[in-house]
Amino acid sequence: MRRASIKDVAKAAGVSTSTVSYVLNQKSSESISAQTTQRVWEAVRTLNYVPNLNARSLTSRRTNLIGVVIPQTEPGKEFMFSNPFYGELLSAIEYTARRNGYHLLLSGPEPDQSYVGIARNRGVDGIIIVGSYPTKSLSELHQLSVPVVLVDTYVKDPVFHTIGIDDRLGGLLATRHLLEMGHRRIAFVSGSISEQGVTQKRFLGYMDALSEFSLALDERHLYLGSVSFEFAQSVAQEMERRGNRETAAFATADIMGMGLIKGLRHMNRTIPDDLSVVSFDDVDLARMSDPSLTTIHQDIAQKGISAVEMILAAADGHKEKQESILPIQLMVRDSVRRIDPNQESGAF
Amino acid sequence: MRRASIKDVAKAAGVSTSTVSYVLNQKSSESISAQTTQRVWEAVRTLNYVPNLNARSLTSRRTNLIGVVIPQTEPGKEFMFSNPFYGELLSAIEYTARRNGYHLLLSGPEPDQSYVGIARNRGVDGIIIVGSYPTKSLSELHQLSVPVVLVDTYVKDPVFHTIGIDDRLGGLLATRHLLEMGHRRIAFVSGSISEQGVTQKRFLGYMDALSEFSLALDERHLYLGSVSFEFAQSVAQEMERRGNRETAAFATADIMGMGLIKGLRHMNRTIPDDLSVVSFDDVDLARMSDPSLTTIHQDIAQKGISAVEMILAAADGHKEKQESILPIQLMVRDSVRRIDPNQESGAF
DNA sequence: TTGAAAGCGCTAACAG
DNA sequence: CTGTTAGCGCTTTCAA
Repeated sequence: MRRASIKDVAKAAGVSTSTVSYVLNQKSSESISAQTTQRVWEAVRTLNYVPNLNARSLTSRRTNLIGVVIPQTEPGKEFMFSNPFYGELLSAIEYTARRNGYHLLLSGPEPDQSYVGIARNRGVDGIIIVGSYPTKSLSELHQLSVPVVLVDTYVKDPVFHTIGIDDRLGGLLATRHLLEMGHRRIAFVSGSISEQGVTQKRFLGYMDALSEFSLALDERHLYLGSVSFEFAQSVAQEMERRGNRETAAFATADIMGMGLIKGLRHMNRTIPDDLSVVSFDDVDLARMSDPSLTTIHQDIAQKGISAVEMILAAADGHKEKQESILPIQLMVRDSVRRIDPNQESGAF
Repeated sequence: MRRASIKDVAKAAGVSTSTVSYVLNQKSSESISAQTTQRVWEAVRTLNYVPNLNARSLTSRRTNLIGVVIPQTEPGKEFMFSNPFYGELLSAIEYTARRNGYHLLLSGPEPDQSYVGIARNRGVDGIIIVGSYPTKSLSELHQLSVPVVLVDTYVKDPVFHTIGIDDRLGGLLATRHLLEMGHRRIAFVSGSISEQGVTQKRFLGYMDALSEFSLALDERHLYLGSVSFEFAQSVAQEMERRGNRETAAFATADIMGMGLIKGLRHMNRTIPDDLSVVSFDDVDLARMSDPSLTTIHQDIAQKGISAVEMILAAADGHKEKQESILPIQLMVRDSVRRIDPNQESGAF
């Protein structure tokens, strides 16, 4: 038995399809008699009718679909996210979208980094892009005449809406905290520093803090790789190999902080006694970790909520570029200890 | 400037729309001259044409859309998943779907637990449902004539495809390991035991293991709440309160194992010295945890891959019910220690 | 207050 | 080998 269509409803109610359409969409411009309305709803009920949104979008030119692009955490990895940050963010996006009558079309980036095809194929009403991508693939998005919200990237663009945090400030807060706690040799552990990504800003913040304490950047303290637990774990050995005797580390993601701690533990180091660690994000994990992580807290859920709201606003005709910088704060937990700045000892 | 439609392409190429359609869909039944084909592709390129999948689905009756329903981890929680298990699973689903030309329509369950509306609205080609839901809302899915894959649930149904693991065996392996390591008073820490959920099976496995060692179930060792880090953390105190002097615990999810460990640490207990812990899932976190978790490994990515493959097979006309039970194994890591079964001491 | 009719972008007989 | 035509399910002028 085929799905009931609007025609079936019209027939059952003894009216025309347009009348059914009016009733369904509560068009105030057309006024339908209470009686007719009644009969239509009855038919809808008995036929168990559900409108076909694809057909609707053909005429109405809106799909009530929001495209979401989540990055692969690591270039080589097949799957999108091992970083729970994305799960938390996605949850918030999904929930907010659904509450507003939108559905989510989820996608990882195509191998060629182009999402434009999918978006055009499906005629999404808006796109939320998480993370940073090659400028080229972003510029393709201009072809689409749909609102685009960029989450956590620093591309300069006159039309894309953006939402993020002050990553540089975050880097500053994190590093300053370590400095205030007496640390002077501070490792910077992160994924690679890309032009428009958040890492670069966090790195600038790291340097800002050093400046505040009249310290020069020492490149030997930089440990750059990928944003993954595994890489961070390996950094522990690298720290020993280099012999820089760091007493603290700023890891630019909680999972990296955790990886680092795990790596150190394997070498029989204790946290925070042998090395203090500050990380970034404050995913649920940060609290779960042991010791719980001192980290830069950002409101991940709010990021998702705002992203959706920006799409909605734009869809409602709000044409100006929207920008939002969410607040962050240092969460002091258990992974940092105070030391005497003059002491010469370090874990390595 | 409006998006180019098939008509524009036809005009530009000097052919009819059907010819364009044939070329686009590589219909082997219709043979188009090389020359025409050439001209069509040229027009497609210059006009930057992308077919409208919504319109296509109107006639072709397939949307190349797979609906995915991910549960809210906790009833009260607004957002879907704090358990990274879902992130890992979703990643695999998304990747596999995309490789096969399908896109994902993501949704949490509606407040009324009904997903049927969305699925019908959008005309998805298949649905993947993760976790267990009220039988009632599942039975509504029968109305849809699309393949449904149920992941991790034990509802008996003649048409829904299922994929899962032998949770009972998992419970057995976990608990047996603890018994073999000399433990006798073993806490069972889990979310509530629901009829068709995985927890119940894991619980049965727990009892199976006790039987193997001729031990009776002692209900005082049961700690039931929600599948969350927080609840598990609180169990630590509850264990002390009850004073059962357990020497080990079987937690039915890694995040619970981690929560429990964290809770115990807060009470200055050491893992595994004061309490041995075995958990379940082997999410990335399990390795990241410290001590790393001895846990029941399941291939989360494969679960997602298989789920999508089942949909594809069904869409290709494979009508029989498909069932898949993926292998599991005990991963021995660092959260369990061997004790003398006769010793009377315990953490509490 | 309602209906007829055209059309959204695409596919698929069928005819030539 | 290619075009005509009808129609998928819905919305929306326009006319009655």
